[in-house]
Amino acid sequence: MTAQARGLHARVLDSLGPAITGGEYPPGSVLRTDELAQRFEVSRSVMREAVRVLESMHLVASRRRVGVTVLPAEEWNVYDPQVIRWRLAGADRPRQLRSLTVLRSAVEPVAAGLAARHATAGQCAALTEYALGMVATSRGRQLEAYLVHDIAFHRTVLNASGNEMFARLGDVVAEVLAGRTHHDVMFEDPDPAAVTLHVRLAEAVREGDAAGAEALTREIAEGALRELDILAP
Amino acid sequence: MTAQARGLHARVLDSLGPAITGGEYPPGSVLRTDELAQRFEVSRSVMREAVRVLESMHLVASRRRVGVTVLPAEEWNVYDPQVIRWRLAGADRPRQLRSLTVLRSAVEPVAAGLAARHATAGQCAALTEYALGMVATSRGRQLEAYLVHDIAFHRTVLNASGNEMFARLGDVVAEVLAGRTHHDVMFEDPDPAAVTLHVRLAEAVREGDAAGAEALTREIAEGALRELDILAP
DNA sequence: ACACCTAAAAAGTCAGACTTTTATGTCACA
DNA sequence: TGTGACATAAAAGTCTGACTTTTTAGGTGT
Repeated sequence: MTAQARGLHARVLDSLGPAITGGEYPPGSVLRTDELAQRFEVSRSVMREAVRVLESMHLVASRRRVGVTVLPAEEWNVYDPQVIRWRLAGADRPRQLRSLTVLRSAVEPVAAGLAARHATAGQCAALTEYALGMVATSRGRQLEAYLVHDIAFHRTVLNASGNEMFARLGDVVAEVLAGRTHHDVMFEDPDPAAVTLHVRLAEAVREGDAAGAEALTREIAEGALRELDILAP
Repeated sequence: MTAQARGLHARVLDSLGPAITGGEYPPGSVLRTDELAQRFEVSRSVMREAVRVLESMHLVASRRRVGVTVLPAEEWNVYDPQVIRWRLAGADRPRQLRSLTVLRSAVEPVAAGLAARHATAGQCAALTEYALGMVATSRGRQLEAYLVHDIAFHRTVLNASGNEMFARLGDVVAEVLAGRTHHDVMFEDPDPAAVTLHVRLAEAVREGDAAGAEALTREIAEGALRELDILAP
């Protein structure tokens, strides 16, 4: 799954990135490039490239005569897919999953409304197909197969919105859905009501019913929030 | 304004980044590190660091024996503040401003609803202050002063939501508001209706009226969309 | 107590040599 | 004519060492 040989600097990042986002180095901690290079057994050049990447993510700031300072979490580029992955892999995964789900609940309804206006015939067909796939795999503990269709469905809606900012959240949504299936409470089959909502959403988009699509997505989102006890009952 | 001496690699990025996001190198274009280093008159080490950063933004991909390939726009990390700034400075600024405004219209209402539940007393006071500041500067062509309050207002709402993903959109909103004032049609004083909505929003948040805050923000967002002719009248 | 000056620490820069991967072209053989 | 193995070279990747620049901390002198 994870490519092994995509460069030394990337391997350093795989180790150092999660350590920082995981709070192993509290904000204000000072690292020195040379020391890090020794620790990871790479040359200074490689370590410098890794630090540059961390710097571009606003995880650290590098200053002369001081060193590489870890920045507080409020500074981090939390929309960077890499940072999201690191954080989801770390200890505060639950909190991260919550904030991302709230983001979804804001974005996806509007995206669905736009999709109803802009979706191509091909996208509509794809949506119907994925929705039917969800129906077919919604019973009998086929969670993995269900997840594939669920991800494809939501990704298609975001792409069909025609807004690139929405489209680029496809990966985030995929991570959230996968996280929910794999790590959180999901011992049982998906909620049949949610499955029905997806089928109806596919219909609404196909028929160009923007208001309906938005409302249905809002219902789906509320279900997701309720699962995480974010929404009051 | 723009720091001049924050490293050679940063200066290279200031030049190369906008060139790429501006479409000067179409997707698939191949650059060579050595050639770039010569062109910008820096050492290979410095150029390599710059390329690493571009790579982490998914603007380019570096492959052995091939070179540094410019990736298609769908791959770009469009949530990276740096990338956003580069694109807003470039030719497709209008398109960018539209997609960001649509994003705002999705996120801010939900953020405002959360802010009504979670805002601290200090944040409520700040909101009221900024809203009054907007009122005071809404007439007589004081656009710059108005903008400052407008930005502070929206940033405070996003922060008060208590969701870090929302909070981190403060910079984006600031860019959009500034862009609207500075480059787009804004010869006249702000819409009085919009100003009133902000005052009422501050009240709603203070009173913990989540539904009201959300609805008011939706109205504000609709105004912004209409300004860009995104919303049907 | 304050201003100024010096020294050192760490990042930043550069140049050159070497290694590794891999696209491509070539040549023999079927 | 096609195909597969092999050689070649191009470009990124890595390492090392020397040097420069900035900036902090500490000392010195009035």
